[in-house]
This record gives sequence, structure tokens and C-alpha cells, in this order.
Amino acid sequence: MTVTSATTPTNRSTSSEECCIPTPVDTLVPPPDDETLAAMAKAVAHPARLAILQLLTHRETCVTGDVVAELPLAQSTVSEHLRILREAGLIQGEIEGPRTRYCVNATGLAILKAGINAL
Amino acid sequence: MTVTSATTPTNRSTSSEECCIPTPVDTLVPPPDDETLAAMAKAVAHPARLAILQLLTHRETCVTGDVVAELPLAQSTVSEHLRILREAGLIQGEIEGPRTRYCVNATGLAILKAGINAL
DNA sequence: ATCGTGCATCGTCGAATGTCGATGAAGGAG
DNA sequence: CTCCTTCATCGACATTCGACGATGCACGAT
Repeated sequence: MTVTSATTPTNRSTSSEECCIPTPVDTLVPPPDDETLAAMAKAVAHPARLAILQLLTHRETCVTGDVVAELPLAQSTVSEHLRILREAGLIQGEIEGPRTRYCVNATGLAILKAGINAL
Repeated sequence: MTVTSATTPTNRSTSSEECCIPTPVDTLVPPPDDETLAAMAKAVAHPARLAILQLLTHRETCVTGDVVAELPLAQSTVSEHLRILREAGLIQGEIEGPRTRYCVNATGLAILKAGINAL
């Protein structure tokens, strides 16, 4: 399928201060085309990925290991779910020394909401 | 996966007047649990099914044949997509003589929106 | 330089999905 | 009744997904 990253070009920056201080976007994003919306919906269409998304919105844990600790899944599986969410533009990851910090991509989430609400 | 129909119990009534005069619900539905939301998102996570949903909201065609005519897919494939949307509680079908009339299930759609917006 | 830790990626396997043509059941028309 | 239409369902097939363990890589510490 290869969504080729919806909003963010597979964001994996190394600087700080742009993750977990998420872009305060929640307003006025245009609803996406069907392909993009379908890709985003597919990313969200899994209980584990929903759990990850909620984890990332309600905490600021962000680090992969924390997510793994919260879910009854192998590390590789969680990593895969994180990759899917990232490629869909719903979260973004930032390499922080030996670990990776994830947080919600507010813009991507807003686009998803816009698309669903437009149905 | 067997979603066992999210909101409506696999609605396929024979009476008229309850389809395409859709329940005016668009307010105050509770966000669903992760399983239900994932199932609904999965139902929507396909361009053809998004197209069907939009077709059903912006027209009142509803009849299966019309949907088939609009999509570059075989009749059996479209029928399958309609089944998936119906079992997810997003549309409802009503047998009308030799044909089937589909329309959006406003309640189901509202639940989906509530779940996504709660993310 | 050598370890140990934290993740991503690869390879694999079974299950689910998407698509189609063929078949079948229900109903209307003649 | 016998056709024809309309649709759902079945069977087959290729593709994708979900999950895991194993491997590899980058980094920090020793």
C-alpha cells in the first residue's frame, strides 16, 4: 500500500522541542482525499494502535519502551504499530539518544477528524 | 473478525419509511470502546467504502445497482463492501421487492465521529 | 575497544482481506 | 408456469496484515 506518509514526510527529526510540545493545530484543516482518509482510518483501525494513540494523548510518556510496557505485545510488534501510525502521519517520532520519543501529530489527527466529520 | 453489528442488529427490515429518512441523530452519542471504534474505522478504511458512504450521504440513490454503476468494481465486490458497512452499523439496508435499498445509518456514523473526535 | 541497552528491521507463518466469476434465491412480468 | 432481473453468497485466488523471534544498528557506559 505504501501510504508514503500522509502529512509529515516521515518525520524523524533529531532536534528537541518539536515533539511532545505538539503543534497546536486543531482547527481549519481541509478534509483529505479518499485515499489519504482511508489510509489514516486503516492506521487507526486496530485496537492496539488506538490504545497507543490514547496513551500518547493522555500521557507524555512517548518513549517506545513505555508503550511496550503498557501493551501485551512483543517489542517488535509495538514498534511495527508505531511505524504504521507514523507513516500515516498520526504520530511523530524523535530519536533521543539511544531511545525514541513519540508523540501525537496534532495536524495529522486534525486531518483525520476533518475527513471523518465530513462524511 | 465478526463485528456482530455494532449499533443496529444487522438491520434488514422490510418496511419502508425507516431507511433514507434517516434517524436525525447527530448529537450526543457516547464514544465507543476501542474494539467498536476499531471495527468502524476498519469499515471506513477502504476507498471504495468511503465512496459508497459519500454516495449514500449525498444522493438518495440507495439501491445496490446504482452503487455498482458508480464504481469500477464487480457487483459481487460492491455487495461485499455493502455488507461490511452494514455489519459495522454505518449503513442500513432494506429489501424492497427484488432490490435492496441502502442508506446511511446516522446513529452509527455519529458513533464513529464521536470516537474519532475523542482521540 | 568492548560491552549492554533500546529500537528498528527482517524473515516467517497463519489468518484475514479484496476481488472476481459462478451459483442461487426471491420477486416481478409475460 | 416460465423467463428475467436484482442481489447475496460461495469458492478460489492473490495480496496484505498481525504477530513473533532473531538479527542488526546506534549510542552510552565502562
